[in-house]
Amino acid sequence: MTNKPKISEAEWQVMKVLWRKSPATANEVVEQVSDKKDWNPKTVKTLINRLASKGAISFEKEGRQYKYFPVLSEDDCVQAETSSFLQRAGATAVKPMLAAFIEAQQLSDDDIAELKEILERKGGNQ
Amino acid sequence: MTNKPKISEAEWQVMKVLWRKSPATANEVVEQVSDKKDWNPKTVKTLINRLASKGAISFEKEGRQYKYFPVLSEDDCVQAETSSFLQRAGATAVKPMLAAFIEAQQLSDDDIAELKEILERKGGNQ
DNA sequence: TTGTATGTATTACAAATGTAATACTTAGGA
DNA sequence: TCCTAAGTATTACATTTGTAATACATACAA
Repeated sequence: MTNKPKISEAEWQVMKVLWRKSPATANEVVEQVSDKKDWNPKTVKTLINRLASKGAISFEKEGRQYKYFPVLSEDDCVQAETSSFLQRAGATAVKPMLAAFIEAQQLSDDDIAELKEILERKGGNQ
Repeated sequence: MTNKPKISEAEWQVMKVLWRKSPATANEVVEQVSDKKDWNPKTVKTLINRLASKGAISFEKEGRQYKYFPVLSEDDCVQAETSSFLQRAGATAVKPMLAAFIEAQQLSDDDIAELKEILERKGGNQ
């Protein structure tokens, strides 16, 4: 029902920070983001505001600071990206995509085991 | 070397048509796209032109028609999307993403076998 | 030879995005 | 009490994207 807003590439960085630790002040977010991206603090503030307008995050006033926290979960957003990708690329692309994923990431043995299990299950009921 | 241009969501539709069958005239592309999307022919022409400017596709004149064909391969583009996603979401999201992929798609037994093999190989040299 | 139908190329315009700068507000120090 | 530093809010502006409309070129029919 509540339509999921689309999170842009830059906005994802902010979401990632808040998923890791929230609530957080704007300055905390700015600081965390700066580990990864060389963005002006003002830029990060803009992203925070846009996310708030979109309803992807929210905040509580606390004195003159705001404490921000995510409204959308990481899984929500991953799901949204996934289905957006599937709509773009269609079924044909799934295998190369999975392969690319596996190549790009150094997946741990545990990860691999888990994925195999998922495939196993999926293979089973077919 | 040649920087891969970014293909937008709408442009993907055109690429998909050309990956399926090329070369193709603009009108053929328009027709194929119209199976999936209810877009004005002019819109599709615009997308074709943008893709050509970006260097994602190219064409050969043939009389007053142009025959379009892809320059970027489907794998190129899938790769690009994949790594763009990985940069957004980071490592944490890979598993839920893979799971979502597998759930969303009715993968065939062959597909699953192939994916397991990919995982197998990856597990082996680790 | 000339008009027209059919292609391509150029232009349009709003919304989203990247990337900030400037303006406004107010809690707390002087 | 009044100024100012530190927050937040508003405004800015170029690109990209979605979505077309309009203009231009030319092969062929008349």
